[in-house]
Amino acid sequence: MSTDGRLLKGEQTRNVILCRAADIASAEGLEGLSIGRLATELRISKSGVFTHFGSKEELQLATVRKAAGVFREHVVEPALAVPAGLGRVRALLDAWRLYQREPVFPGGCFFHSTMAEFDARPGRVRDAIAASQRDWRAFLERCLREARDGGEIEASADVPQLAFELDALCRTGAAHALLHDDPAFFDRATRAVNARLAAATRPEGA
Amino acid sequence: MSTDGRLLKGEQTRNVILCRAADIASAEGLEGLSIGRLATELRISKSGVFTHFGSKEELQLATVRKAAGVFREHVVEPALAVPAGLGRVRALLDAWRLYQREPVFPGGCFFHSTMAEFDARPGRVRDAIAASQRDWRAFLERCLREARDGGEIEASADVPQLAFELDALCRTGAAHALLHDDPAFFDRATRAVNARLAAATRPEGA
DNA sequence: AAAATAAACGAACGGTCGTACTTTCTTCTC
DNA sequence: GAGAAGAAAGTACGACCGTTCGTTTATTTT
Repeated sequence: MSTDGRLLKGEQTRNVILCRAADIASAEGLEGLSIGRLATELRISKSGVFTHFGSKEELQLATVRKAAGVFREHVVEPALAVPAGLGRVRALLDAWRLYQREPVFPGGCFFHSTMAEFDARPGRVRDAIAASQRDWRAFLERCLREARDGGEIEASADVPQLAFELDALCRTGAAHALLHDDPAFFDRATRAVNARLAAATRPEGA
Repeated sequence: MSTDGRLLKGEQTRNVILCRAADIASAEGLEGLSIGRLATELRISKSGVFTHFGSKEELQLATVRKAAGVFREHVVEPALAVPAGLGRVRALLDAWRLYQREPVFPGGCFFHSTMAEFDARPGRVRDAIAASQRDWRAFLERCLREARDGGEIEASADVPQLAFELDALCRTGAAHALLHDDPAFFDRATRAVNARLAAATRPEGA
């Protein structure tokens, strides 16, 4: 790392590699990711790519971290720019759906793909993905709790349960939209989320 | 095919191969599936495996069909044994959750894994997976419609929307349970499903 | 039992994979 | 601008991939 803000050449290349890696992995999975392919597409030598990581697993882990950064940037930060409360919850879910639709990753949400891929494959990569997933739901729960503490969501609401449900609906909507190439599933998810939030703001919603 | 009901030797082996293939693919994906590995594990020669399918893509397609059969057997048929109506809906969802929990596939639901894998990968395999997915949701919708027509679910209920939501909740519950190795997610899904069904049986649930 | 057919084998192909080296070129520091 | 440090290239390796082919063994039919 240089003393000022600029990035060293190596850091730049590494970053370029990871951007592409995250793109590929979102569509073809972290196993479909290959060092040779990265090298070819980026016009770098295979060893040039390899040296940055030292092993494929390390490349996969770095890719997961990179993708988590992209996710944070596109979804979490926009929500943090909105005051805590129901508005922030809405902003968060809106940003998430935007991120799913827009080609920020060509293969849909990076984490949806890789989570299914490493579901049943113990190891450091799975642990990293699971941790990201926990962070994400923890943040969603935090936003919901803020809204509840501010009185915008019913006091008796089960926040973790609500977070689970909202997550499930949005996630599945995006996945179906991609698989069937039909954006109507995004609308289904939106409608379900709105209904769920509406119910949580009324006494008998839980 | 023999004239009577018995299976030819070749059909038997083919079936054995596909069983194992579906198991592997549920955990490692349809791309992670390899002919050499199948051969080693089943103590058959590589070419012996290959000849049954002629290409890897054909093997993947056959595996998808096999998995669809297993799914039908474990989830759809038990529900069909129950009289149409809300009871059948419940039976269907129960059978589904049982199928997800029990080691019918070692890597969780075959279709959840492969759907995420082929989301963004056009081709015959994706088409086959998408078709299975459509069949599944069509059946779920049929069961819900039966319940609605029988008056057990509110007449104004939006059946496709309800099917989407139930599917999303169960699917995601199983996925999270597997990823985090925490069966509590099954319970979250169950609770959400029950709440959703309860709401759909009361006038203001939609 | 003989003939016909199906199934499985074994070796080999060209490719790609991840990884390990050494060598060359850039970039930064003094 | 010289020297140190780092980044990238180049080459090679063994392993596995899907696929092809010719041969041999089982099974089925006549």
